[in-house]
Amino acid sequence: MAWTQEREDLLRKLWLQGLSASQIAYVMAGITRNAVIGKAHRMGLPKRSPATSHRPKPRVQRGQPSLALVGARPAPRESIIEKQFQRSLGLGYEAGFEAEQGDRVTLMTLTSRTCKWPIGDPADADFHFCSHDAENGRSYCEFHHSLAYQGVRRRRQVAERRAAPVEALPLRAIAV
DNA sequence: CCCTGATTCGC
DNA sequence: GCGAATCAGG
Repeated sequence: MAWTQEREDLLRKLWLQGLSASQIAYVMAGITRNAVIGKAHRMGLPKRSPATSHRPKPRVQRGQPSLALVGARPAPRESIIEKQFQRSLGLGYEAGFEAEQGDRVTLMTLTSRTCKWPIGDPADADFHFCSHDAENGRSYCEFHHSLAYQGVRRRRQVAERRAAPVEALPLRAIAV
């Protein structure tokens, strides 16, 4: 994928915002972490090697979806809770779990109707289960993003959670 | 092992 | 210029 002016600008912006290379690679879809790092260096973006290990993980306020990246409004709280509740009962779970890479929302494809939950600490995104409704094109969820971002280990955790009895689900699953 | 960024070097 | 492979480190 070619480095267009737009993508260079986005890379610069995200890099300066402090997103990690892998997070940037994920958001920008179609490039690897190495590509991000290599390009960042060639662009002369500030190094972060000494500070990297000390930089705190970007935190997301629980129940405050978002918006640092795009300046949009949060999804309606009620609908999120309802989705989570449905999931806690095992309803509609499969659709979210089976989300594929091709469904990924990126900064380039965000619209006023897509969920804006950002990439962040997985612990915070953990129970953000607003679901994808392909039929009316509404609401996506970082749940998909974090699944792909965290990889196999995370998939395993989710699978285990799915197998857990309803009464064993953590309270915060429906408390946001 | 998980992750991070830095560097090298064949393409 | 690009980025996979590799390195060094928390």
